[in-house]
Amino acid sequence: MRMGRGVEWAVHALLTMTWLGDDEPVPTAQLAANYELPPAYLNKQLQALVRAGLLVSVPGARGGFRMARPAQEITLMDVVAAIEGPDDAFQCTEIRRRGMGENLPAGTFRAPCAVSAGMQRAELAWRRSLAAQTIADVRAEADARAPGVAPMVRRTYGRD
Amino acid sequence: MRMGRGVEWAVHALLTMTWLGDDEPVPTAQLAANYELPPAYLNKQLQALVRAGLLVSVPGARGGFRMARPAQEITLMDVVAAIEGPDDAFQCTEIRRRGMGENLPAGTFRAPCAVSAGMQRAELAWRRSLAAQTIADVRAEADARAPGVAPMVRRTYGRD
DNA sequence: GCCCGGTTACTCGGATATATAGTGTCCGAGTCCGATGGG
DNA sequence: CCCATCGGACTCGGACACTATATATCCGAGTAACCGGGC
Repeated sequence: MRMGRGVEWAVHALLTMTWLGDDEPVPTAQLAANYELPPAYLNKQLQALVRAGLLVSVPGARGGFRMARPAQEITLMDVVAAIEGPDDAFQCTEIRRRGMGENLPAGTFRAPCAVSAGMQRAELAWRRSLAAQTIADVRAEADARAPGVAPMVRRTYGRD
Repeated sequence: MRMGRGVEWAVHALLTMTWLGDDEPVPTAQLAANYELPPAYLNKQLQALVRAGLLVSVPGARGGFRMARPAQEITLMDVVAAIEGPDDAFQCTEIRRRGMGENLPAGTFRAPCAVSAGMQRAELAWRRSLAAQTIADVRAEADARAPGVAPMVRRTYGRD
């Protein structure tokens, strides 16, 4: 039950774009260099964000990635779903109906498995919490905790 | 972000023990046969439950596994933690402080990373939901959805 | 000075290897049950 | 008939392969910027 690192990278990439403020595209190479990450692999993760409609890719020289919509309209749930895929973590294989033969009347297991239901309730709580937090919220919290990052980022990326 | 199947197997195994009612140990082979699961691998998962203190193993002939405490004192959180381990799904690698040099004043990143905080909030909601559901709850829900399973299980396991 | 075409360098994008964790299997150590022989 | 002893079979337990996923890399296609020449 370990989440891929791509999620962390993706959120930080989105945060950086928010700090930059403008709509000029950011190349993967620059993000990877500043965060000390493997460039090609980071590129792969950002491609996933493009497929999910969170980023727009700009090809050619001075190209890169740009946010597809404002930060307050992108939730952590969107990012996780884009990177990790839409499947639930817990997957019910209906093992409950195996083994005990045909002795129970037909339709006994029509209702969903109680185990699966319990797990899905927990995952729903997780998803709700993720969906309630936007990138803008995360940025606000980060700014409150570590002030003065935004101008530094703009300088690091040569925007001023 | 896929959860191992061992969790599903473990919960169903605990459910079966609850249905059996008595404290006689259940051998892995019987559980595996009835659920059509690989016996040795199921045994491995049950061993994890023993290490976590949820089950007690009884060696020797007529041995097997027995619940270490009543079903209402075992939560889904306990089972997940026993199988999947105690680590958080999202692991912060503190990539925020890399790359932007030593230009920021020391102590800027003393507070925890905002990205990590957001993810942890979501995971906490997940854990709370899992901890709020006991095996007894799951059994009650399963009984309500598919009545008449308990006696059938007792018969299948030769307890009557 | 302005416009146009060719060249160049830079970017994304997907196909291809490697590392790691999950899945599955095997064999040995220990324990209890039952049969067996004696009292 | 009752009890001690021996043998056997069954169980868990951890060490050993195999497979799927995540991680990392490489190279090609495409595009925009830049430079040079012509008008």
